Amino acid sequence: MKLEQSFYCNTDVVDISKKLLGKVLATNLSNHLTSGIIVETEAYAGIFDKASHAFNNKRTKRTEIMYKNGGIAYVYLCYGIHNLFNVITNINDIPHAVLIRAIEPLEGIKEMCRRRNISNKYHLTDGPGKLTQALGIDKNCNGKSLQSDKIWIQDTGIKFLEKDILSSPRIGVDYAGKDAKLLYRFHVKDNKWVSQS
DNA sequence: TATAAGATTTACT
DNA sequence: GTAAATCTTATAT
Repeated sequence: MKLEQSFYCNTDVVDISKKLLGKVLATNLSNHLTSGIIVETEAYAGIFDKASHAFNNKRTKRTEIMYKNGGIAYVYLCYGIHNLFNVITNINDIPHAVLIRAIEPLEGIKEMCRRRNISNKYHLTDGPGKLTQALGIDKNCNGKSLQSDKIWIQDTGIKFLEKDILSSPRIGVDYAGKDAKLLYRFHVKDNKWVSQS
């Protein structure tokens, strides 16, 4: 069951970030189906969030994607090496996004290891740059609809208990001043696939 | 046109 | 624990 368009148009990006835990992110690229359970997310709350690319209503060629209607992928290159995958939420002109930071491998593990160039699945997808590499996500996916048959998110009925969902400050956004202290990171307690950093 | 910095990962000391 | 890798984007001259 793919998540419906209406799921992404929720106006509360923090709420969506929590609800995405336990959902399954899947890609079908270059004839290989790969997927994993989302276990770590971060919310980026638009123009009032200094850590967001869209802070202060900034519109550039890169951030234009974030202003579109919810339910599409926002992929961008970080540190010149890593593709980071975001889900755009909310309606037109409101640039909310959820960064997927970690997943637990589910299908296509062999292919994911090959893409990551490692032989065992240890640390296969426990970080935002790692999971995009494992799933084959690159900037070709930027702007793609999550209703497409190349990349999507589905509900397989997995539910984490409220008490097993922890919130904490976001990672790697120290430059954002007081906004760096917001509890906008959500992850599953005691799950070994949550990022280490 | 040029320069600086980054929502990270990996290898090395 | 520290540092290098590496390139796009944004902002400046």
